[in-house]
Amino acid sequence: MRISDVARHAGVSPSTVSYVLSGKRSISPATRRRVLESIDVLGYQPHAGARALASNRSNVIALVVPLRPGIHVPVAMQFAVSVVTSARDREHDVLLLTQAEGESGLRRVAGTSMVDGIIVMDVEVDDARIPTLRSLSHPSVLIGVPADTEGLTCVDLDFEAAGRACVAHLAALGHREIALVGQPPSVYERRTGFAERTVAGFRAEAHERGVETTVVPCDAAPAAVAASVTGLLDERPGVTGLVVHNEPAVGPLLDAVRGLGREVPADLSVVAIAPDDIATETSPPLTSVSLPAEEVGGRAVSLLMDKLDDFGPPEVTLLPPRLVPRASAAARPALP
Amino acid sequence: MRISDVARHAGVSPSTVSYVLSGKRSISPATRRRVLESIDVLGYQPHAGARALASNRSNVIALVVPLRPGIHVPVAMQFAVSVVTSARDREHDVLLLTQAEGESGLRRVAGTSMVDGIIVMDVEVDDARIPTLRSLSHPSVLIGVPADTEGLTCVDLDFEAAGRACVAHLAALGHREIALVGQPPSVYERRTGFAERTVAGFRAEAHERGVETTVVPCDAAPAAVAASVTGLLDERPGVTGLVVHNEPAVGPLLDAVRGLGREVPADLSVVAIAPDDIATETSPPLTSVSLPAEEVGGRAVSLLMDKLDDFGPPEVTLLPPRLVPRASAAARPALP
DNA sequence: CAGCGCAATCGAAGCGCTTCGACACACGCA
DNA sequence: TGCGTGTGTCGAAGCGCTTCGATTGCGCTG
Repeated sequence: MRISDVARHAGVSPSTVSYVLSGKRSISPATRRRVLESIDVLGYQPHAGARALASNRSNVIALVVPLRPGIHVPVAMQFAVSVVTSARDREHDVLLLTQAEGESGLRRVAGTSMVDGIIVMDVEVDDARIPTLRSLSHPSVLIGVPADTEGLTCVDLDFEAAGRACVAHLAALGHREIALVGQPPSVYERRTGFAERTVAGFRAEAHERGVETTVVPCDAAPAAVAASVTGLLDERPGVTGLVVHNEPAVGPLLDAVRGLGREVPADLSVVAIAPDDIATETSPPLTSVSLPAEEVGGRAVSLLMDKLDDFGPPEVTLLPPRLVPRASAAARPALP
Repeated sequence: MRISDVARHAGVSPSTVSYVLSGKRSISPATRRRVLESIDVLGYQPHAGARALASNRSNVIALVVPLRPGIHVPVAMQFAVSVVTSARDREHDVLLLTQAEGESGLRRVAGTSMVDGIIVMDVEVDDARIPTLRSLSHPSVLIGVPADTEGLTCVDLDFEAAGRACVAHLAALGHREIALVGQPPSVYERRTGFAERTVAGFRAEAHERGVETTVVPCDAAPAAVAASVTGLLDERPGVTGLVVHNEPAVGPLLDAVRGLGREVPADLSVVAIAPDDIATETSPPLTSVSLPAEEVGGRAVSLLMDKLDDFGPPEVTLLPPRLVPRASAAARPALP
C-alpha cells in the first residue's frame, strides 16, 4: 500500500496525494476530497522511514527521562506524560531515552536523524549534557535551568519565586522562624537546578523579611522524614513554619509532626511545593505552590516545535508560581 | 555525511561499507579494518530513515505504558526502564506510547512502519487492545496474561503461584486464618490480569490447605490502608497472617498494624508481593515474593526480538515466584 | 591444466516518499 | 485579442541506504 496506489485510485499523480497530505500547495476542493476518500477506502498510511528520508523530518522527538536517586518517579512521569500528549497533539511521537544512555545517546538519535529535536528533564546546574546539546545541530529544550543558559531554551516553574512565595506567605502570617524541608541530600549534591533555586529563593526572601531560616535536606523514607522533623523541631524550637519541597515526604512529615503532639496548622504551619493532587490528598489539605507538570511539559513541546520551525531566539521560560491557600498554614501561634 | 563518503574515504564501494556494518556478507579483515577506520575518522552515522526504508526495519519498538488509576508508577517505570535498557542492548530504541493513545496508536505506529514490534504493559483479562494486536502484521509481546492467549506471546511473574507461595509459607508457619490486602478496587474492576491471578492462587492454595481467607481490596492512601486494616482485624479477629499485594500500602499497613498495638511478626505475620527494594526498606524487612521487573522487561524484549527473527511459536512465559523469608513472618502466636 | 567452487567486492536497482520546476488552463485587464 | 497572473496538477529527480546478481581472482581438484 503506497502513495502511488492511492494516486491511481483517486486518478491523480502521487505528488498530488502528497500535497493533499502536507497542504504545501493548493489543491482544488474536488481533488482533495477524492484523494482523502481514496486514502480512507484503502486505509493508506505513509511509510515513516520514506517520509523521513525524503523530507528530512522524522516527526519524532527524544525525551530524556531522569532515573537518578532521589527523584520522585510519579512526578517525573507527570512531566513525561504531558510531553507525550502534547507531542501527539502536534503530530509527533516520542522516543524514550534513559539517563543511562547519556551523551552518546543524544549523539546517536540526533546523528542518525532518528529525531527532530530533544527534550531533557532534570537538568543540573552544571549539566554534563549541555556541551553535547550545544554541539548538535538539532534543537533541544531543557526542563530545568542550568547555570549558563546562553543559547539554550529552558522551561520550568520559577522555583526561586516559589521559594519566595512560600516564605512570604508564612511571613505574612506572622511567622518569624521557618525551615525548609528539602529534597534528599543526593539531589543537592549533584546540584539539580530546581532544588538549588528553591533554596536560594527561600533564603533570599527570608533574609529580606528578617525571618530566620533553617534548611534540612530530607530522604523520602518515612523513618528518615520523622527523624529529620524531630531533630529540626528539637534543635530549633522556635520554628513555627515549614516549607516542604519533597513530594513523598509530605505524608510522613504530617504524621511525624502529629506524633510530636503538634497540630497543623494550630501549632505549626506547613506550606508545600508539590503537584496539586499530592497537596490536596493530605489531611489537612496543604497550602501549596503547585507544580504544574502538565503546563511545563506542554510548554517544552511548544518551544521545541517553534525551534523546529525556527521561530524566535532561545529563551528561558519561568512559569510564575501560584500559591493556593488551603488548610495547613495559619497565623503564628501566640508565644507560650 | 553519507555512506558513499565513507566508501570513497576507504576506497571501496558503498555496498561494501554496508556489508561491513551489517555483517551480512563476508568481508576481508583488511577491508573491514579500513572501512571501520574511515567510519571512525569521519564520524559517520547512518540515516535511520534511509535504513528503515531500504531494509524494512526501523530498529525501534513501541512500548505502551500504563497510566491508569491504581497503578503504582514507580513499579511500572521499573518495567519500562528495563525494557529500554534491554532494547538498547540489542540495538533497538523505544517509542513511548501512552494508554490514552489506545488502539489507534498501535495501528498508527505499526501501519507507518515506525516500529518493528510492540510491547504492551498492564494487560487486562479481556483487554480491548488484543483484537487490534492480533490484526496487526507486527509482532507483539504482552507483559501480563489475558484470558485467551491463543496466538499471543506473554510474559509475567506467575502471580497465581506467587499467591500460592505466600499462603503456603504462612500455612507452614501454622496460620489458619489469613487475609489478602490487595490492589485498589479499580484494578479488580477493570480485571487486570496480575491482580486477579494472585487472588485465584491465594484462594486455591488456602482452600487446599484448609486455611480460611478474606480478600480486601485496598486503596493506596495511608488513611485508606489504615481503615482497611482496622476493619479487617476487627471483623476477623482470628486473622494472624496477611499477604500484601499493594506496593504503596506496605508502609502504611505496617504503621496501622502497630497502631493497633500488634507486633509484626509476633502477633501478626506479613508476607508481601513486591519488588525487593520495597520489601527490604521497611522495618522489619518483609518476607516477600519479589517482583522481578528487570527480568520481566528483559524477557519481553528477548521474546519480541525472537519473533522479529521469527524464531519459534508464541508462548506464555510465567516466571516462577521466589519467596524470600525476611523478618515479617513467624509462627502463629499461641491462642490467648 | 582446464574447470570448479568459494571468498571478496562491485554496480545498480529500488525502498516510498517529498519537492522542484514545468506546464496547462482560466481569468482579468489593457 | 493578446498577455500577464495565478491556480492546480504532473513528472522526475532525488533522499541515503540495503540487497541482489554479477564479476573477479584465487586455490583446488580430477
